[in-house]
Amino acid sequence: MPVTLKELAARARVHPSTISRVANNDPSLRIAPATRTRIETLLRETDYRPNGVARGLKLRQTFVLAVVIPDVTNPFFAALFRGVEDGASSRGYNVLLCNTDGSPERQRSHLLSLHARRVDGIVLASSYLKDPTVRWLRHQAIPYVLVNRFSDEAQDPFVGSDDLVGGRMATQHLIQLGHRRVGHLAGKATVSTGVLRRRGYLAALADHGLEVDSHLITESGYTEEGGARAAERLLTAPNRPTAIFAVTDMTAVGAWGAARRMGLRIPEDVAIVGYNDIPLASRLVPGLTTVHVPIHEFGSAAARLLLEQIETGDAIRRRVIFNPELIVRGSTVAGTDAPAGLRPIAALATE
Amino acid sequence: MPVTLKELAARARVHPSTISRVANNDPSLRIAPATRTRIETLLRETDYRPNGVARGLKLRQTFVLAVVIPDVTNPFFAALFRGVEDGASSRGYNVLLCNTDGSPERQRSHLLSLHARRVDGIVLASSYLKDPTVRWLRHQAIPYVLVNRFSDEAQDPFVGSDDLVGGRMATQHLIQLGHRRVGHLAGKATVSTGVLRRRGYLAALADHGLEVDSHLITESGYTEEGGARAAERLLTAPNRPTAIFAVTDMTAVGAWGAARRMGLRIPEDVAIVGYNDIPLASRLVPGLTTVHVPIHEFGSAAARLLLEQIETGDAIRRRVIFNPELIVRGSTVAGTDAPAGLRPIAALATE
DNA sequence: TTGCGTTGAACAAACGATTGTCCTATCTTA
DNA sequence: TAAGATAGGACAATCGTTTGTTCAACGCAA
Repeated sequence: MPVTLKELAARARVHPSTISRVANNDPSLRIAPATRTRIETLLRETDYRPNGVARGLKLRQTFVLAVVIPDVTNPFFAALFRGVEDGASSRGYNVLLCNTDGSPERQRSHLLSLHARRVDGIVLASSYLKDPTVRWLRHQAIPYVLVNRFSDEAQDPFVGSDDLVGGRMATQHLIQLGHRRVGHLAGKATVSTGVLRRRGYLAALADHGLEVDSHLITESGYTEEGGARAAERLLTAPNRPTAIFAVTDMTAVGAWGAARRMGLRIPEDVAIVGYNDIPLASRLVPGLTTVHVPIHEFGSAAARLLLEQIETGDAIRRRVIFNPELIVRGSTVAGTDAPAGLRPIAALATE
Repeated sequence: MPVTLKELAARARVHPSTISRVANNDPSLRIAPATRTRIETLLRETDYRPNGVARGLKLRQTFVLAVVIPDVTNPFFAALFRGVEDGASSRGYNVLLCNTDGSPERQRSHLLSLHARRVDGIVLASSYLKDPTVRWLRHQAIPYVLVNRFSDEAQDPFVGSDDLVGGRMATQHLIQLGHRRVGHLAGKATVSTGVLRRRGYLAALADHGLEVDSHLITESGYTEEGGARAAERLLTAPNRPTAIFAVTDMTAVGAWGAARRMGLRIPEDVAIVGYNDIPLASRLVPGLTTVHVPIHEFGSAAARLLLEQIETGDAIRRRVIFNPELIVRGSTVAGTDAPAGLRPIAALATE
């Protein structure tokens, strides 16, 4: 068992509170230099560290944050988590990671658990539109930030990108390349990113006077497999699209695989655009054209927003919106991939 | 502020301990049925949940585990984490995630912090050989499990695979394909996986009466970039290898990229074998031949070992060793990749 | 009516730390 | 020398639960 204040007090023949004050360098403490050094050496010898649980109870602060995401196995969320941890660990916080696998039920039970644990703040990246769990969260006295997806327009502290602009940008790129039949692998109608990116897609069509063909839009969900199936539906249809805008990179990767399996050349037979710019996007051959968003910054910005709320003690409704940016690669324009010698290498991947 | 026992006690006109006993369904409690239902409805109405921090202090158990890894952005560790969480969350545990970026200093400070927080157990997947932090850990009264890498032979609870056998298997495969000059991108001499896989490589050479050429072995570390640089060194040398065994898949991916940039065909000009079988390995074209280990099971087995120690209350020195398995793909044998229509699709990747 | 067994809860002591307040020597100053 | 100031810590309450022990009131039998 680790040493406690009481034990140290007994050994130093002083009151526990004195030890605590020395350990915490309490400026209000007046103490004889001799006593101080005696206590300090004792602290050092025993390698004393205050019990974080007791400390958390007394201070009403646990120095623990939590990140709730669908699945850390998805590179997008892994990078997001790193952003949060990098922003928080230097300030003495540890971070819990909760995977929901997209289940509202699991999300709910995780949040209840985190609340009971009195974590100091929650980063929620798995929320749905009009999410009841988010509503519940608003009434709890616990700082939180929604990331990437929001639940109700402009209600909650939020970090993300402008998905409408991004979706428009991606679609416009395809249209400007001459494509007239542009398909869309749509996200769910219950998720903000799905709705907005689809709206961006429609806006781009309208911008260029193209008619909406509902057969060109199909829901793919957010999984690679969903993307593959949806792409197969689109590409085997009578009047198939010559280009596809997928709601996320993972979905695009699914489409990418489906196209290859069907013997279609990318980008000659079908062009593909994704969203998020995960590392995998640049590793495919041809590279995946995609809408870049600063994933790591999503996380660190969320951490900042959380810490600000924790430190000031009141809820901040600020929204941080990053501008999405189109990255053109070989999946839409042949020969665009960086020349061999200069091909960027994803950095820092240990073991 | 969430409701406390004391407040509920005031409202129900009973003692806090009575509320606690009702909430916890204490069998030793004798109580009038009327009082019980009165309290139960109160609990339901207020949605009472005991303060986890106070509970942790009293029970000396926090129901928090921690996973310490180099970098969750690496698919290997992301999958490992999922294994741990899947094994632990159903039992009421939450899991902290700590990234060390391979820095012993960060690892040490994370462990000190986790110890102060009184987490119930630690999964450590970033340890070094003769790691001082692991030595420290042995003297603390906190359950821990080393995963994938060990620190000192057979000293600690451990989950991993037989890296010597795996390394031998990978190298033997190349030799049996007819390669006589087989290079090795070696891990660090300070990490067990690095040492053992290299030893496996040497053993396979010896098995087949091949001489060791020290120019064919070069340290790559565990990053993709390290793998690329190391592969370039090997492949530009006068008497270059016709095959390469890389210590991990990420390293192999680096080599894979380097070979492509140099205009070498895989596997005709250079064959490549990796280790771990991360999802990316099967997504490359050609697919990466690799040594499969059950990453997710590493995590869930580690969680089981931890929970067992926590529940029984004493340290278990058990070691769980999985058998590695060779997965042959196109990076060593042309045409081995699954036929188009049957190509497996990595499942479940949300957003 | 006295005594005893039950019932139904109340009491109180932890778990370790933090922090505002109080107390007792020792010193200073008039 | 008496009074006030100051230095150096001790005291004690508190954070919210859990749990072994105690206790009052009631019912029942002798």
